[in-house]
Amino acid sequence: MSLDDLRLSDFKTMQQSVFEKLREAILAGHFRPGQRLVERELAQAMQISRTPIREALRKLEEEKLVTNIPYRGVFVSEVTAETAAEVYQVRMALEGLAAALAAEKAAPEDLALLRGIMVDLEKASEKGHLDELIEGNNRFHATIAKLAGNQVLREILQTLQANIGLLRVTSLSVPGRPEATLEEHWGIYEAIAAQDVTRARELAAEHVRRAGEAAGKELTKRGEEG
Amino acid sequence: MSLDDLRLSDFKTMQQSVFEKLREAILAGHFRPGQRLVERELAQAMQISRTPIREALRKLEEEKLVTNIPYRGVFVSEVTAETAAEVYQVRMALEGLAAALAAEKAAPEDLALLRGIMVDLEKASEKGHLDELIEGNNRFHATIAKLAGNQVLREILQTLQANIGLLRVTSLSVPGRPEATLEEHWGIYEAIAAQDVTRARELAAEHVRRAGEAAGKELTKRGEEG
DNA sequence: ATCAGGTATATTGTATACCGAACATGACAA
DNA sequence: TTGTCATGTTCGGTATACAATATACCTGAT
Repeated sequence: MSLDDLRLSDFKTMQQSVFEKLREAILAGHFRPGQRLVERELAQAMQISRTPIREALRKLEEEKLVTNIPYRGVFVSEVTAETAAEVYQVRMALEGLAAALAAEKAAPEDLALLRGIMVDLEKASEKGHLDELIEGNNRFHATIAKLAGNQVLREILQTLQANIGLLRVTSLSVPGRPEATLEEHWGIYEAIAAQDVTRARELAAEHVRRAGEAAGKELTKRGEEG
Repeated sequence: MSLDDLRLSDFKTMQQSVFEKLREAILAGHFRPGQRLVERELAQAMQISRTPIREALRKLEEEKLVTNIPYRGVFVSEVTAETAAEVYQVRMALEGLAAALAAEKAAPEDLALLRGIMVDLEKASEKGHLDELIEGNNRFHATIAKLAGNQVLREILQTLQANIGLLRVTSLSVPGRPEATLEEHWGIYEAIAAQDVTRARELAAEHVRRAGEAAGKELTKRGEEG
């Protein structure tokens, strides 16, 4: 072990806390896409000055969770259907890569972890709890990304996930999609467990493709309604 | 022509200019990895206040071009060999995707553009100009990313390119690598021109894999020397 | 009623001054 | 070598002010 490994480095600055709080709030849907975020209001609400607020907003801007228009303000980003499609296209490649890498390194305890998530997902599916389904779904993918052991890949996937999260549209709302998702997840799990790299990649990519298709359907539907 | 087309919308705020200037300076190697960037010095050098400097630094931080350590300062990021390997792994998947998409949409004028870049590259190769080789190389990949027609993909590739650019190590320094690169590029070009999606993907991925291998070799070599 | 033009107001972008906290450094002692 | 202390530097954050810009409203002319 190298000495560099015990460096502790970071604790929390205001700016970091604000960044995380806002990020969380946006992703939780507490702020809606298109909504304006006024610096003074945020500052007053958090009982701090404008400076750390602005710095946090700049970081969110770089992450594309908000959009800044000079002298007008920052707004929660509005993701278009086109962008969503692009994100799914990229995710196909990257989730495929993640699953392939996970299959390569699959350790027994990792598999147990993944299996545990799947069990939870099945329960949620039986009960029909959409929130739990979404949560479990995210955990499944996040876990694979983690098992892949590639930090760069993991962070990119997180960012992409956050971006489509802005849509507040889930493919799981499409009839039959929760069941199909379960099945596809099991397939990916099996491939990883069998250390079948190629199949893991293919199944993961195909899974994302279908999810994207369903999300697209749901999107256009909401577009017609609302 | 619609009136909307002459909307100017964005002009430059200080913060944006600073962001771009710093980014450019870092990537050009004007600041070295590990070098500290002192807010006051930058502010004085640019004849502005600390405020826009700090905001620009936060954006660079989010892009991982600099690293901030609370109460110590921001430093130009130092990319490790491990991170570089991770980046190449992700790039394999994404350059593959980009080439595949480019192959799908290949229009005659796009092919002419790519071919033009290749011609320049051959000239640079004959003359042995390393700088031009690097420049042309980047242009080749950037063009394919553009032809892919996926903005999300394009931006991610740009960021990844910037990150390994921090290494200031080029695979093209490895003996025989410039020639091999030319050959691989031609292969990718031919596949795109033939609209052979699968082959374009495979060749592009393989090309990145080899470049990464070469870069890794060059990295460890420099590690032993310096 | 419509629209050009002006005006008032709000918000952002930037500058400045200031403070405490954390860190770096070097001297010094044990 | 280790620990302690004093000192200076820089950062993180606050407060305030002001310029630039956007927005909404109002007015009067047509």
